Amino acid sequence: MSNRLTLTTWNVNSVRLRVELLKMLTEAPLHDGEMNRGPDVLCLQETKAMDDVFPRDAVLALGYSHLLIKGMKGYNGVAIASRFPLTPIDAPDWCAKGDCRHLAARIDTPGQSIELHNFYVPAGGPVPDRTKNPKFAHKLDFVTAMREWFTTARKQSDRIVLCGDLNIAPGEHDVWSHSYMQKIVSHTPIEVEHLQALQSGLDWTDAVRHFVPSDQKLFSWWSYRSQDWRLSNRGLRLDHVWVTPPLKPALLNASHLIDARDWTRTSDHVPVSVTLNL
DNA sequence: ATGGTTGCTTGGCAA
Repeated sequence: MSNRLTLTTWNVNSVRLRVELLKMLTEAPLHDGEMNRGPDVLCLQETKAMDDVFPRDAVLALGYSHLLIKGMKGYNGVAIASRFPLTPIDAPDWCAKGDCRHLAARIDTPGQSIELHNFYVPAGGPVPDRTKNPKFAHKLDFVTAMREWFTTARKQSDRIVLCGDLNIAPGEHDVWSHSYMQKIVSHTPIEVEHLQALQSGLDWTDAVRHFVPSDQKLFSWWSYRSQDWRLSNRGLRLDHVWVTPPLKPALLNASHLIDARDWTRTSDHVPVSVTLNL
């Protein structure tokens, strides 16, 4: 019991606007039928805050005494908040843009140490054609760079968690309509191929699909542009937690906190949590 | 086919 680690990834779409919701997240039951323990590690994306305006004190007050942040003005931005010690790990400047889309750290849990990578993959713009849309090219190149780095700088036998907003919904039931979404950025075949190449590189296990059958619809994002997100249910599973082979036997549970989509002034993404028995 | 909303900022992107 004492060696359980619960990790939550959440694209907050502005950390400064979600401080109260982070508190709600720490108090929410993350997995059905379990006592609430709250996340031990929080990986945030789209913090949209320079480091000097990041609400450090509020996050520390929630019990996360170890905090790594990497922000820029207006866009992007990632953070890792932890109850266990974090040691920053050097990583590439993906696509040489210096754009605050990735943080990596070693987490020293009471059980053992693991390596954590928190990513915010580019959304890719509206047109799924790399010759017409530089943002789409950037997205594909970013995922390719991830695959190349992990397959050269790391091994399948390393104990690694990769999580974040990968902005790709790979499976047929990771989207509300597989046929409609074929030509829509986030579910086009070339994006899915790129993500699958990344996933097969270190033989990553999708920790959520490890527990939820792949023929069951599961989403982590619903657009703000709908009257009733639950009724229309045009969702996508863009947020992921993956683990390398040594951590696969440690997988204990995984859940999406769908209720968070109804919280007052919430993000368009919901928190995704995975518990490991280390 | 288009528009729908939100956030960072106050005009127009980005998602």
